[in-house]
This record gives sequence, C-alpha cells and structure tokens, in this order.
Amino acid sequence: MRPTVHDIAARAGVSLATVDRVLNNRPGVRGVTRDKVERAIEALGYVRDVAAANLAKSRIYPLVFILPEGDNTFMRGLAAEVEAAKARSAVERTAITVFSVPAFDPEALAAALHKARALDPAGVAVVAIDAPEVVSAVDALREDGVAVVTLVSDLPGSSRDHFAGVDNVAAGRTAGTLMGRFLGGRNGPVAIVAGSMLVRDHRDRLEGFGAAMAESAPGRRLLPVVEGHDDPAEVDRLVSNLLADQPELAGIYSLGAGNRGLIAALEKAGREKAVCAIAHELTPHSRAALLSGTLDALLNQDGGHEVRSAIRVLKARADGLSVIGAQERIRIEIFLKDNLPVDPA
Amino acid sequence: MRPTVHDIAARAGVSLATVDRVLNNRPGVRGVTRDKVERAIEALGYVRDVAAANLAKSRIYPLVFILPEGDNTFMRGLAAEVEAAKARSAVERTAITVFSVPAFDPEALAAALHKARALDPAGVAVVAIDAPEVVSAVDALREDGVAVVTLVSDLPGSSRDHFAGVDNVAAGRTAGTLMGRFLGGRNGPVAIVAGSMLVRDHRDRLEGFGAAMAESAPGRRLLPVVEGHDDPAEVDRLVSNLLADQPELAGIYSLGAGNRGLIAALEKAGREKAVCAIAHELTPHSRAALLSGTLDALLNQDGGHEVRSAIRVLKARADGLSVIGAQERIRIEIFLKDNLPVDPA
DNA sequence: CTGTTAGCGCATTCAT
DNA sequence: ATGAATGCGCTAACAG
Repeated sequence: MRPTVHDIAARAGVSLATVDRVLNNRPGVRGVTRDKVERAIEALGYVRDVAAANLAKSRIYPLVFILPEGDNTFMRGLAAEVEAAKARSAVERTAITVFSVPAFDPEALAAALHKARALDPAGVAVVAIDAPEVVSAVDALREDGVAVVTLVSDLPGSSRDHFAGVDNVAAGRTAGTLMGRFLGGRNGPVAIVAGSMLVRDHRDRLEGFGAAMAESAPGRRLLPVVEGHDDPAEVDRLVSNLLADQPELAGIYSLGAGNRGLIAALEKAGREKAVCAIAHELTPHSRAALLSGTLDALLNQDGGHEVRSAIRVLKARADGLSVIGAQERIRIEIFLKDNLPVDPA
Repeated sequence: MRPTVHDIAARAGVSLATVDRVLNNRPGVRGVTRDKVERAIEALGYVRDVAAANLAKSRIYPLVFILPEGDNTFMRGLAAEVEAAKARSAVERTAITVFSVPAFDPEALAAALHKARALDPAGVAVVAIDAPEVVSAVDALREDGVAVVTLVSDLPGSSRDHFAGVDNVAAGRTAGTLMGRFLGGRNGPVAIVAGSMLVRDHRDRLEGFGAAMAESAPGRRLLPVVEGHDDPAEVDRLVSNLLADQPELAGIYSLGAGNRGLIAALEKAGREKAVCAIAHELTPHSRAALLSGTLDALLNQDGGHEVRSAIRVLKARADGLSVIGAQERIRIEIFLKDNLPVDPA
C-alpha cells in the first residue's frame, strides 16, 4: 500500500494539518517540525494522490482559449476540438471559455488577452501572432500567475510556459525534401503560397523549405512568395495567375491555409497531375485532393492532440507540476494517400 | 455545480445506497424504484466523478503485459515504455506485471497467456502471434471477464477487445508508394526483407507494399521475400548476399526489425547511396542511418503511445467504459531526416 | 428490498 | 505554531 498523509503524520509525530502545511509549503511551521516531516516524506517515498487532492479541493480549472475567426478549415477544426474538450469539462474539472478574434490582427489579439486576464483564469491557450503588444499582453498574464500556452503558432520572445504546436522550420524542411525528391524529371520553377508573413509559423516554414530545397534540388528556381491570407478565394486567384504566368511550373508549396483555393485552381487549369503540390493540414478537402492525386503530400499537425496537450499542460502548470514530455511533443505528420487516418479529420 | 449522488437521492426520494445500486446496476432494486432513480439521473444530467469513485473503491488495476524476448530494439523500447508506465503505477492506480516470452513461438505465448490468467488480472496486453492456440488462450481470458488488448501485432480471429497498433496493410502501402516515387531514374529490382511470415503485421505489410508498388512503379521487379527473423546478424548476412547477387539492386524494403544488420550490410558494400532503403521503426540506429542518408525513409509506430493507449483502454474496458476514439488511434508515422522528433527514440 | 454509516486520501476551517 | 474536525463524491459493509 502506498503511504498516505496519515503515515507521514504518524512517523513524524505531528498532525495531518502540519503535514499538509509542509506538503504545500505553506507558512506557519517551525524549521525543526518542517524537517521532521520532510524526513518522513522522504523515508516513506510519499507521492501525493492528485485525484484525492483535487477532490478535496473541489478544484476546477478556469481556462481561456483564444482562437482566430475566419472560415479556415484547420482553425474551425481546432475550435471543434476545443468544444469537444468543453464537453469533457465535467470529468476533466475544467471550465473553458473561448474568445474569437479577427485573424492576423495583433491589436485585437492583445485586447483579447487583456480581456482574458480580467477573468482571472488558471490558464490561457492562444494562437499567437508575433507582435510586441501580444508579447507584453502574454507577459502580463504570466506576471499575474496565469499559465500561458501558445497554440499552433508560437511567441518565442514571450514568457509563455509552453508551445503546443510543431517545429515549423522542420515542417518546412520536410516539405522541401519531399518536393525535391518528388519532382523527378520535371523542369520549371517551384511556387510558394503563404498565408501571412506576420505569423511565426508561416515564416518558419518558409525558411525551412528554402533550406531543404537548396539541398535536395539544388539550382531549382523558387518563385517569389505570394500571400493568400489563408483565404480560399484569394488563394484561388493567386494560384490561377501563377499557373497562367508559368506554363512550366513544376511544383507548388502551400505553407498556409486556403487549400480549397489551391485545389480548385489546379483542377480548373487541368494541371493537377503536371504540378507536384504539397500543402499543410488534413481537412476534408485536402484529404479528397490527396486521394484524387491533386495533392502529392500533406503535412499535418493534429489539432485535437494540440488542444488536449494544451489543457494537460495548463492544468499541470496551474498546479506547479511537470508533465510527461514525450506525450506533449506534437509530431509533424506526413500523409500520403496510403496512410491517411480512417476517420475524416 | 454539477449534480452528485446526493442530488439524485434527494430528487428520487431514496438513499445513497439505492442510487449507487442503480448507477452500477447492481441487483436488489425494485423496478419502480430503479425507474425513479433513473429519471432523476436523466433529469439532472448526472455524470459520475470517476476520480472520486476510484478513490472510494481504492481501485487498482492489475495488468499483465506479454512481450517477446530478443534484442530487437523496437521491442526493447516497448519494454522500456512498459517500465515507464510501471513507474507511474502509483498515480495511475495500476499494478503491472511483465512476462517475456521467446519471439515467434506460439506455444510459449499461449502458455504465458494461461499463466497470466492464473493471476486474475483486470486486463492483458499482448504482442500477438497469429496461431490457433494463441487465439483460444485469448478467448479463454475474455470468457473470464479479463480485458485483452493486442499490441503491435493483432489477432483478428480472436475476441480481443482492442488492437493498439497500426494498420499494417496501410503501412506497407505507404512504403510502396514512397519507394516508387523515390526510386527515380534507378533501374533494377527491389528486394524485401521480412522478419517472419508467422506474425500478422509482417504479412500485412508485405501485402500492402506489393499492391502499392504495382501502382506507383508498375513493372518494377520484386525479388522473393527473405526472412531475417528480426535478428541483426541474420539480416546482415541475407542483405549482404542480396547485394552481391544483385549488382543492379535499386531498392530494399525492410518490413521487420534487424535494421542494424540492414544498415551494416549496405554500408559495408558501399551501396548506401545507390540503393533506396526504407525500413520500419525509429531506433537510435535507424535514426542515425536516416540522418546519414543510408536510409531514405522510415515508417514508425510510437511504442510509447501504444503502451499508454493499451493501458487506457484496458482500464476503461475493465470498468465497462468507452474511450476517446481519436486518442487511441495509432498513426503510421513517416520520418525523413527532416521531421525526426528531437529526442532519441 | 432499502437505508445508515464509515471510510478512500487530501485540504481546510476553526480552535487551541 | 499546531491539532481536531469536517467534507469533497463515491462505494461498501452492515443493518433493518
């Protein structure tokens, strides 16, 4: 049987309350007494039963999620995952509030972070935008003792506790290597479509892609990056122009969202086989395009995993605990038509 | 505040004990009483607090893991993950026993399953071998009310509750598509090295690989499968012979373990760049070979995830509960040198 | 058949 | 500075 607070109390010759004070290092215990208790804890190899502790505390974790608006399918999926987590609130002892903010708008995001702060939550998860006002809003939360996790897009300059997302430089590099090897005999340049250079994850992917292409397909010409703001219609327009201007186009890397526009443009032009296309995020559209062959490969981050991980980390940090590292590492997934997960994502 | 058993008792006008009987559908409650209670549960939208229930029960879950012996790195990693889970036993309320059995030995495995049965555990996780005596040993456990999860290699003919592993036909197919696209201008045949056709996962991978190669590289010659029994030395020997016999060899797919042998043979022959090599399972050796370019791609299943998933499912089944489906689906991971996880696997 | 009571391991008043 | 008592939500003896 594993030791309990009673065992410690008995061994140290003190009461439960004193043991509790030491365990949660609360004030009001003499040094000698504290020592006695700590020795008992050590000797018995005590580990606190978190479930029982939470039960006694009737602990609930008020959490705030801040997500971008817009009809970007990945972000909508992420929002759905947060709703799913909300549905599990009772059993997970969480109370989740969601704030939606305009995409790519640093001021709005900073304002939302301050609004979150007013709620005095245990933790905040936020899809970050790399801007000074956002950094200071995050730092303000941290100074209030609120745990902060960045989601999908990181904020390296800030004091956030954790980033629940993928290494986007590595993701871009992966796309670059795949592109280089898949191009095969095709000649012609490769195009890059981004969402916005304002978010860290897109900048990182671009950097990685360029580096890997230089290695796996040296001398291959890369066209200047175009920004589609993760908007399907805008991406459609941009890619259609690209296809018209570049009859020799060999490949296209879409490192942001707006896959529907990319796919539509390729298929309208009848160039879906001729152009090697690599994109990000598994959605019903991108899945179908992968199966039909319009897309050649898809990189993905599991939004559900990211949300669940963010919650685990937030709860743990709120309690001052550590977490299983390996379980919180978000993988860069590569999907071909053959290894798609069974469920629609 | 969410409703508790007290609320139900009050609303239904019965005692706590009766509520408990209904909740855990234990006998000894009149139909009308049961109805009253059930209506109250429904009306209040009650959901049981599992943590509190486990606390009250002082529930622990005696679990048995049955793993193959041998110095197969993947299996050793799996064993390490089980040890890690054992270290978390206190907080996860599990009591894990591990049985090691000779690899590829159906009788030994069946015997171990019967030995496990004698321990009357709540659940058993087993790396299965596809043989009749194993099927009936598993079925016997299930009839005793013991939850059974197959790990890594499935046992489709049995009554196991769940398979914690990947779709190996799809894994083989993924390897086939990758091989077809990576071969590029190379001519010559492609070789296949298996562990043993006795285990289901190897048979499945072979099937998938053949199918995908026929699509992505039609007409490409496949050499007859050789079996290396997941033994590095034997694989080294087999592959060295293969390389000597086939000076034009374009690719090699290793669908079992024994990567060290594969890598050594390729490098000894100086053919590591000329031959496109795809293998399974991320280990320190395969990771290094991927980074050096000896291996071109690696398929992986996350052993840690599989073990943790098996435990979650076993506990849930032991309690007659369901699980979050998406969280228990094991992905077929594709690794290139660029998207390797940071930690050594 | 149904109800009472006493914990599970811990946190938290309120006394002393 | 320390201790006794009570309760978190649930289960399990034991009574009726």
